[in-house]
Amino acid sequence: MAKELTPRAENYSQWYNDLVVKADLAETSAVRGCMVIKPYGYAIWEKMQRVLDDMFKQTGHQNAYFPLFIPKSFFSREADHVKGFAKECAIVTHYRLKTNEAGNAVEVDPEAKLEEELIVRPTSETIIWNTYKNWIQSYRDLPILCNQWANVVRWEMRTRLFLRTAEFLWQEGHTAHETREEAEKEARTMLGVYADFAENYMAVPVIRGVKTANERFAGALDTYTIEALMQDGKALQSGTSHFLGQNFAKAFDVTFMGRDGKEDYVWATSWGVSTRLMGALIMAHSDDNGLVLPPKLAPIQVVIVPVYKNDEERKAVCEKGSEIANKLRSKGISVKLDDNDKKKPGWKFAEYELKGVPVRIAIGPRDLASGQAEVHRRDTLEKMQMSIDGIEDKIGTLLDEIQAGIFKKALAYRDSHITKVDSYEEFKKVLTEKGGFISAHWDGTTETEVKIKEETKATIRCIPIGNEKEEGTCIFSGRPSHERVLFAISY
RNA sequence: CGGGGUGUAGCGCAGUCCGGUUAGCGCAUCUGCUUUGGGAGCAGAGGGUCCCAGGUUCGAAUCCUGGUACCCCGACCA
Repeated sequence: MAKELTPRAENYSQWYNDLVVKADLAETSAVRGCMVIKPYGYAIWEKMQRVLDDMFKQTGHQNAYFPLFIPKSFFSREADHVKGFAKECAIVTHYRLKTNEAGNAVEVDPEAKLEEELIVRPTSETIIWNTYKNWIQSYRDLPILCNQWANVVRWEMRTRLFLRTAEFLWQEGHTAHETREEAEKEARTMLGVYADFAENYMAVPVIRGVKTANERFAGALDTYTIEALMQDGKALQSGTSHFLGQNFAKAFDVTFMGRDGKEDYVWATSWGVSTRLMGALIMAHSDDNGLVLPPKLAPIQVVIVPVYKNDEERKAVCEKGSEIANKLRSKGISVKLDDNDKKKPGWKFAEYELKGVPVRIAIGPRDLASGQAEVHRRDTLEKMQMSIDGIEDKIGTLLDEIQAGIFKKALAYRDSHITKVDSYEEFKKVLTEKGGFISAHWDGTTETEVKIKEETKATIRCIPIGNEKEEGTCIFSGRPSHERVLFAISY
């Protein structure tokens, strides 16, 4: 595996790719731009799903499912929405194949052309709002708070495992509200849920903010975002929550009879996180030895590696290992006892480090004699002796410490990579030499934003929520500005 | 769609410039013995339409023409 995980290393993307493949998370598939998520990677995604789903339920949401195909005509109802997605859609035009005349291949049956093409959903606003129209008549039908777990397709030019694939898994929440205030509150609440999840489960610190008009979701009035920083100094948009105003209600004619007896359009939000979070998880914490997983999301939290010289020792050590495993399981810790005789301990040590297992317990004849075990933590690579008696409580505490530790480490890195600059020269210098977020004054125009992007590839990641007001001048145009915004090169 | 690169054993590669016996190396696999507290050692074995098609040649992995697949860097984007 490629060594040297140095921030902003030239080969960082290669390194990332190798890591994803070697840690057995995913691989590219035969289908252009698509990804196979392997069992180990999927186990992590499942854990994420379970936690998020629970959070959604606790905030009053229900799961539902809407069709994969969207009639082309639905898609074009909201003008900005079409513009945003038109360039990356997969389109179904036929519904049947036939064998060719030679009988050695199949071809599309020209007779089976669809009257109206179907778009493979790149996101489901349109089909959902078409459905909501039938669900909503009066204020008594509101709010509707639905989420769906689904796959979507966006025909990207260049793809990258987890970070950008042609098809990806995600959840998308779509809510309908009586008032503007309620919808705006919903959008912010869900941003809070995402931030909570990123920080407290993934151990990835994020900045909550609002997107500029230029970076907004196609069809939204406001897009809220959580932005994370990867170890190579690039930002990753990790989750978004959109206040859609009445745009989709108007496009799909979704009105309701209000408390005041007047008819009005429904207010909407949508919000989503995807398998891209896997990319964030991998890039935020990994080191030269491989993955580092936060205990709360690790499929295996503790691995027990027996060490022995002969069958007799093997039996005794494995028995002890199994006893420890059961103690840990009684505390709700997920444990794997690796008694595979075909691999040597050293091999296993390296293997589980590569896979990011937070805690490893090595147990051999020495430990049986002393009543101790060697405990190794993945995040700091420290080894310690721990008495087997009561080990389940100490490991439980250790897992909490690791969870907190990797967050703290990522936070320290992130905080040391937010740089305030006051000139365009300084801006460019920090961007190329240090990376990370750059806090700078901006005149608020799309024109300036686009020019900066063209010249430096940096984009405005967000205007942080609760941003301090500060008078200054735009680093690019010199015009007055009332607050700083965060720029970065992003994935 | 532009610019670059690579297709040789299950995987990773050398060999290609400058054509020449039987195409080689590492990892993995199999067998045996010794090993087992940081990716074991020794000995032996198996495994190849050298991406495809055509051409040049006494002779092609190597040269020429065309095709094809994948990777990287851009444009597009969660």
